[in-house]
Amino acid sequence: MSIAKTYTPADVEAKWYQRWQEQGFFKAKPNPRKPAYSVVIPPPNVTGVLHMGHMLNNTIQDVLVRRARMQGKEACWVPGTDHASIATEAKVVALLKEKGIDKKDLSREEFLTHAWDWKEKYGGIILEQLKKLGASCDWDRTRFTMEPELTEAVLRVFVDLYRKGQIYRGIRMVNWDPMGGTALSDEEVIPKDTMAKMYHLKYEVVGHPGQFLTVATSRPETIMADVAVAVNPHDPRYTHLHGAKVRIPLLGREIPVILDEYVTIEFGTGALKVTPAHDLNDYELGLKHNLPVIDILNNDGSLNEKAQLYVGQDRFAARRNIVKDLEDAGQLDKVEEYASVLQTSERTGAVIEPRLSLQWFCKMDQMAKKALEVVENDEIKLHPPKFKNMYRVWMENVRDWCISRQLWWGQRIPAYYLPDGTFVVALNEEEAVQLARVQSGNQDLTAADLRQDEDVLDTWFSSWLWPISVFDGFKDPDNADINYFYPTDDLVTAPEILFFWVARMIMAGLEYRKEVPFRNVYLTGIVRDAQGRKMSKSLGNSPDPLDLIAQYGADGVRTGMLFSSPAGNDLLFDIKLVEQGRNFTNKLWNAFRLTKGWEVDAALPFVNAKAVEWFSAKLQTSLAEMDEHFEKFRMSDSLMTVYKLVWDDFCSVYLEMIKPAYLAPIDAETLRHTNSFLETLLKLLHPFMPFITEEIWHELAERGPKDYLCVAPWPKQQPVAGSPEVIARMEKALDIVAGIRNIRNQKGLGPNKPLTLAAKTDDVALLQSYDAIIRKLGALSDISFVEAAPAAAVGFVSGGVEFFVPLEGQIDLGAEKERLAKELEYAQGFRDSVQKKLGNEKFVQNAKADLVERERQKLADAEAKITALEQSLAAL
RNA sequence: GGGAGAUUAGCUCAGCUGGUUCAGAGCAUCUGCCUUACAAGCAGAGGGUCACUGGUUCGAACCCAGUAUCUCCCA
Repeated sequence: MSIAKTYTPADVEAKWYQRWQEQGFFKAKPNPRKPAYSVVIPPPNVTGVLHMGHMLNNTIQDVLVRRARMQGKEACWVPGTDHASIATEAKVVALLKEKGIDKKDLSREEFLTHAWDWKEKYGGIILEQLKKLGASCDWDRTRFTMEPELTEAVLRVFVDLYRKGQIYRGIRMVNWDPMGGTALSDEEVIPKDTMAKMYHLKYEVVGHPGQFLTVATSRPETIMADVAVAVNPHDPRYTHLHGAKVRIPLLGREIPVILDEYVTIEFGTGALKVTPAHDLNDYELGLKHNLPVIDILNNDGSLNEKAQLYVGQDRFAARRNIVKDLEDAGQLDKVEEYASVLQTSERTGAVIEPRLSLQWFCKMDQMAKKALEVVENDEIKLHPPKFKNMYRVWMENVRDWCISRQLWWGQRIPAYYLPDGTFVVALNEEEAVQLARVQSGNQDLTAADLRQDEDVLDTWFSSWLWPISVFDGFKDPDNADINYFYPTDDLVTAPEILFFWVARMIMAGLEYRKEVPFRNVYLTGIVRDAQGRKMSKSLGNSPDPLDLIAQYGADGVRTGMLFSSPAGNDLLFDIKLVEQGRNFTNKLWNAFRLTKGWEVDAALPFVNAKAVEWFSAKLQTSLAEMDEHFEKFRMSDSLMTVYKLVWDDFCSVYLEMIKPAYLAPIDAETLRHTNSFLETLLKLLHPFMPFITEEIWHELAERGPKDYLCVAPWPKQQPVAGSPEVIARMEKALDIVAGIRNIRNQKGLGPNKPLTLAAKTDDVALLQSYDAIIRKLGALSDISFVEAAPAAAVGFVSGGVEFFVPLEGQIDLGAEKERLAKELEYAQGFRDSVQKKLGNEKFVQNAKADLVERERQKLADAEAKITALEQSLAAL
């Protein structure tokens, strides 16, 4: 035998991946004879490298896609990358900085040239890495959210929504990232719990020198932008100040004291400074009370000349300075610590500045309503369903979507400003000129007179179109691909982008295809380390997926990831899981090694009918179970089912039952069945571990040029009448075997020391039909039937029958008695509880008839067992 | 502050409309084995007042109420 003792994935994986690609198995095209199955990848950042989250996410997608392909569907998995405007731009800026180039010194065009260079050079590495994992994407369909076609789709949608009145320009309070120099959507803001300082500042009451109103604030540097101080009208401490004015410390500007129930009496001093330009709540308060807005901040977070003081200083420097100056002026009453939530930028980590600015917005209310409906009525199913609640709450409270970003890397907003300050929205410059001429009435306007908006669109404004745009559904709305593959079937993604992305894809789908973009959304958890910490570069607790694959094999890593990841639950990643996966591949490899080594002797009779009959039944049961788990998107349960089928039922039981003695041949019939079983198992395993299964598939038999496991048909359920009985009977036989093995263990007998078994039973038939199996697995030389317990024997009870293993000179009478007594006590307790249940009239009346019947049967069994035990005990 | 979900073996989780042998799996643990497919293995074993307190019911891990703890979402 020349087959290696351990499975070595490295040799095998590259080979099969290449062959699959050569054969074009991953390619999909509309095929009216087959049902379509499609999945679009959540496009990873073009700058990204594979991390554990991708591993989980893409393994799940590949399992779904491979199974669908085997089920005979036209399986299409569209790969691609996202231009990720902020993340990529930040990366490019940092890179240029390393080279000593400052973004400020570059023109937009120059910067974009650098960015594209960088993208061409390093972008899309992640897709190559996915191939190592075995991802069966249709690589010919690889898309990029900023490629010309997809950009065109984005512009078309922008123009269309603008013309429908769904997009508008407006001044709004936005989340400003001073480091990135851009506005962020609410979803890009990460709240962080921190300890902050609350400063109590004394505002002098106008006309009452020496009388102060103390205001608590965490942002003293914004007092120059104050336009009022608000108190609660019911606050008795301040009734004397109703209608009064106070003076801003240091600055001396007078501002009114206003009354509003919004102010919490208990919080701080009960007096709130109102700074509409720099706080969302203050802004709304300002609108309500018709207050002016004074914006004292620059884009980079420094103070502007409107502040009058500290001009040019960064907000945090200004804070330090003003605190000192206030203290010197005697207007700082006290400083206290309090726990607050700091809003930070997801991309740059900078502290967010609530800021008023002119931005583009997309109206959400109508689209959100429709998008909620299709999830409420299960047209789109979320897995697990608990996310439905979250989704509803979000969709009912959604605010308009700020879609402009002050960046260069991205799709530039197609708005063109005329010299008179008005603007037109158009697909391209040419169209813009025409529109501008009409709008201005000036036929001489040229492109040179127009100035395009400097901002780009939010990345999600391109990825929300992904399920449509990857099939060119905007350019050519009636093309064969989109008609066939849209709506897609399943979307696998992380819950944290349920709103950013999933909800918006649903909106776009309904708006532009009048149809949902997918049927099922499978939400994966977050991959954490064994201690439950999020994996991060700074903690250094994230293994490199490619190292893992190199060390344990892609199949091992894939199964390892799936062993403990129910939908929506976080995955506590432990290297032990991957080891378990690797061990499983090795187990399968060795099962194959064993069967491959057998020689056939055609003259031998078929002696393993019982084993074959049992494993066939077992296979059917497990297949049904797997299919059911798959329907419910319970991938790990499905894997566990086949894991146990292979390891426990096939290897530990079936192969042991049929295994010929060393170097002895096997009969042809048994081998035929065994190979057929193995083939079926390979099919069931293939979606989870594609490489090793394909390898064994080809080792097992000569295969035709197109005969690959990758495209082999998924087994069909073929229930056989009587299977449950077959399985139940074998379980009884195996329980007897376990009893014998237990005695071997207890008595320290080797696994092969021949023993005999005596059974005290009337039902000789069952035992006789499994005689050969029990003998073999129990390593028995004989099975006999007795009326009473043999003199020197250890006993055990299985299925209500007493068995004895005669063991001369090794019997501890006391221990045996104790064991029997214990068993008896247990049986009596059980009988009593059943009797009690049956003695309850109401139970007998109310419970279903078959249930009562079962209870009666239990009682009878228990009584028989008690009698047997009592006799044995007496005999000792 | 508002809302949602959770709490079952050492760990990660199953447990469908309350009722098959006083609760299941995988991993981990313990004991014994290098038994010519596999020590990345084999055989066997132990381990749980189903968070707590009440209630409904003939019967509750499951339904209801309250309490505690945790997680997430929103403010």
